[in-house]
Order: sequence, then C-alpha cells, then structure tokens
Amino acid sequence: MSTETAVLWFRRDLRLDDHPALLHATERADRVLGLFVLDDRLLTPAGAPRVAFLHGCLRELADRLGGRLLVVRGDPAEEVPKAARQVGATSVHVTADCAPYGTGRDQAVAKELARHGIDWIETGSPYAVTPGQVSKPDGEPYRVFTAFYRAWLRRGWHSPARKSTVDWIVPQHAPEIPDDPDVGAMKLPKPGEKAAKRVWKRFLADGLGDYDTERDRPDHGGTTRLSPYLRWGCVHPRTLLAALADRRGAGVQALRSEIAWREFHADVLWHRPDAARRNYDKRFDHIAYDSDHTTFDSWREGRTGYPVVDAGMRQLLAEGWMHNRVRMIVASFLVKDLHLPWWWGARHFMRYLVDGDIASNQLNWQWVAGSGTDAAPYFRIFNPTRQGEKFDPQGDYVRKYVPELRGIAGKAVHEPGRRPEGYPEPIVDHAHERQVALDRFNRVKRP
DNA sequence: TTTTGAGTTGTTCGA
DNA sequence: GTCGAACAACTCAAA
Repeated sequence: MSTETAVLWFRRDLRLDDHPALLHATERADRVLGLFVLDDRLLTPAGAPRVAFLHGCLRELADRLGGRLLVVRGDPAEEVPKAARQVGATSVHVTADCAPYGTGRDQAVAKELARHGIDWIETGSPYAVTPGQVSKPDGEPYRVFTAFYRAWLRRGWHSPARKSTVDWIVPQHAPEIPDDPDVGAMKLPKPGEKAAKRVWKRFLADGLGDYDTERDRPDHGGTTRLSPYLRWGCVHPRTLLAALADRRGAGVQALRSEIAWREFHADVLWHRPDAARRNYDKRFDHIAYDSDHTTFDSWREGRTGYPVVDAGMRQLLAEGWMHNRVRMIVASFLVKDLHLPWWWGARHFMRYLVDGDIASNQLNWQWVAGSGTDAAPYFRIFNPTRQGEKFDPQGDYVRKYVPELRGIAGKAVHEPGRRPEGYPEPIVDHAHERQVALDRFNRVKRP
C-alpha cells in the first residue's frame, strides 16, 4: 500500500470547493498537509483591515478542517520545505500566484524544494483564464480590454473542479493564528468561504437582474460585494462564471465583463510587473505632480469639502471597502483635482481595502490617471458634484458616511457652498483644478 | 503592408 | 429640461 504525502500550501485560495490544486494533491497522495505561511513581506504593507480579514478566513478554514491546518510565520522559502520534510511529503501543491512578489517568492520556494527532491506542482490560478494564456494572433498581449474580452470569451475556461475527499494530516500543533490587528470600530465583511457563498447566493437571487445599472448606485448597494472573497480565493471566478453560463440578460453580461476586467488587469500585470509601481505608459513620467501632504491628508481623512468624495473616503476607513463608482470619483479627485501622484492614492487604498489586489488596484488607478492600458481620455475628468447628483440622487450615501451633512435633505447635500458647522469648505475649486489638469496633460503631449 | 474602425465608467456648452 | 457636438489625437486590433 502506498502512502504518498503531499502539502497543499494555501495562499490566495482559502476555500475547499472548486479547488483544482487540492484535487490534484489528493489524486497524487493519500494524505495531505494543509499549510499557510504568514509572510511578513506581504502582511506588513497590507494594513490592519486586510490582515484581520485574512485571519478570519484562516480561522474559518481551520475550523472546517477540524483544526488540521498548519499555520506558521516566517519566510516561505524556509517554512514550506521545513513543513514538507516534517511530514515526509514528496510534493507541494499550490494554486499559481501570478503577481510580481508571488512569482519571485514561488521560484525561491520551488528551488529550495528541489534541493530536497520535493516536487513543486502548480495547478490553476486565481483566474478563470490564467494570465498569459490569452494573446493576439501574433503572440503579443492585448492592450485594449474589448479585444481581450472577445479573445478571453473564445478561449473559455474549465468547469468547476469536483469535490475532493481529503485525508488531512493532523499537524504537530494547533493552528497559530495571531490576534487580529487593531481595527478600531471598523465594520469589516464576514470572512470565509461560507460567507462568500451566502453573499453570492443572495446576489444571484436579488442583485443580478439589474446589476448593469444598480452596480453604479452607492446608495443602493447593487454591487456583488464579492471582491474581498475573490481577493482571498474564498470563491473562484470560475464558480461564478459557471453559474452565469445558463442565464441571460444585461446584468449577466455586465458581471461577466467585470470579472473579465479583473482577469485583464492580472494579464497586463503578468506581462508588465513594473506597472505595479510605475506608469504603464512612459509618456506619463513627464507629467507634473504636486506633493502637497496637506491636501493628501484631507483626502485620506474625508475632509475635502466635496461630499461624495468625503463619504467615499470615510466609507473606506469605516468598512475597509468602498463602492466601485465612488472609488473612481475619489481617484479622479486625487489625480485631477489635487494633482497628486496616482501611486499615493493606490498605496492608501492597498493599506485599507479588505479586497486590495495589486493588479486590479494599481491598474485601475492607472486607468483613472490616464497612464494605463486603454486609459480614460485625458479630458474625461469627473465632476464630484455632478457624479454625486447622478449616482446618489437622494444623497442617502453621503448622509450615511458624513454625519455633519445629515441636516441637509435630498440631493442638495451634494451642492458645494452652504456648509454646516464642522464640515470643511471645499479645499480646491473643481472648475479651476480641472483646467489646471487639462493644461498639464496638454504640456506633456506637446513638449 | 495598408487601411479602417473603434476605444469602460465624462463634462460643458450652446441650441 | 434635453440633445448633440466638441473636447485630440493616437494607438490598437483586425481585416
């Protein structure tokens, strides 16, 4: 009787359903050690909300495994081989990580494992179509979403992986999940695979039909709210796409397209890892940015005097999450009204967002800044007041997050001007800053 | 190789 | 209030 042993190293795949890497491990081995490594290099820049959410996911996973999950802290290149050797594993199975840090880390781990004769086996990725698999006929990556989307649809994806029966190894000690970092009074989403399923099921029943329009309404909460779960792999996009396959309608199409945006940005970053830090479009290296920390602080704290901007920034601080429409508004405000570098905003988002994902975050910021792939035309500058009136027509979203404005009824809450006690005057004049932004763009275009 | 059509999410202004 | 045009040109994808 063979008694092969394998390690399933969990990273961004904190679930048990639709898990091809886990299935692969069980096909190859009789016994599997579940492992998670708390890596300070990833956790330090993450910020308290995302770390707390991660801990929650780990606790849920450990519970569902009856405690049979090894959680260690340290450098994966040391900890993974150590754990594998302790249980006599002949292979380590993972879901491929396609982001810049993860790919480098995995190379180092695989190399260490190889020294001990342990196989490194990647199965699947956090995407329906693994980054790098969709390319133009000439082999080059797509730079335009719509073209990518068509090719991505043509390529298609696997069905969800079948359930696996696993004989999980009992680790030497109980999972050591550290205490949560202090998140104060923040109200974070409920972590874990079960919560993800609940959110998804409810969205399928109530939200999908008019998702195409409702997702733009921060006052209604018509988005899927799945982003934190996708970030940590509590649910896989393939699972979602499978559920959409036999449904029709504008909502279905819109959601499929949003999922594709996530995959597009992962693909872009896979081809251009430098885009996580620098302008994708090098011409933007010559744009003049300000470096005013006073306005930056006002933006971070939600004290700009523009109601919908402040509501969004405060939602981020209160929930570790911000509505997608409002993310665009506050990002546009930082870049085009305050003339601050997009990476300042991106870093702040990454610190607070529970769903903070390097590819989606950085490339969406670059899209707003105009420096990314398929970027917004430079003259497309959001007017925070117009956006507020259009997408939060009754002002409910603003009043929810900006208590100083609760005395103003209806959409008048968006009007700059009459400021109640305690609420700041607008820190800049939008009409003026819009012109400044346009001028700076023009200067770059015609040097 | 050349050509053609198209490209996430807006705003403002004037009729 | 509603509507269409202007805002710029450029690059990309595909024929």
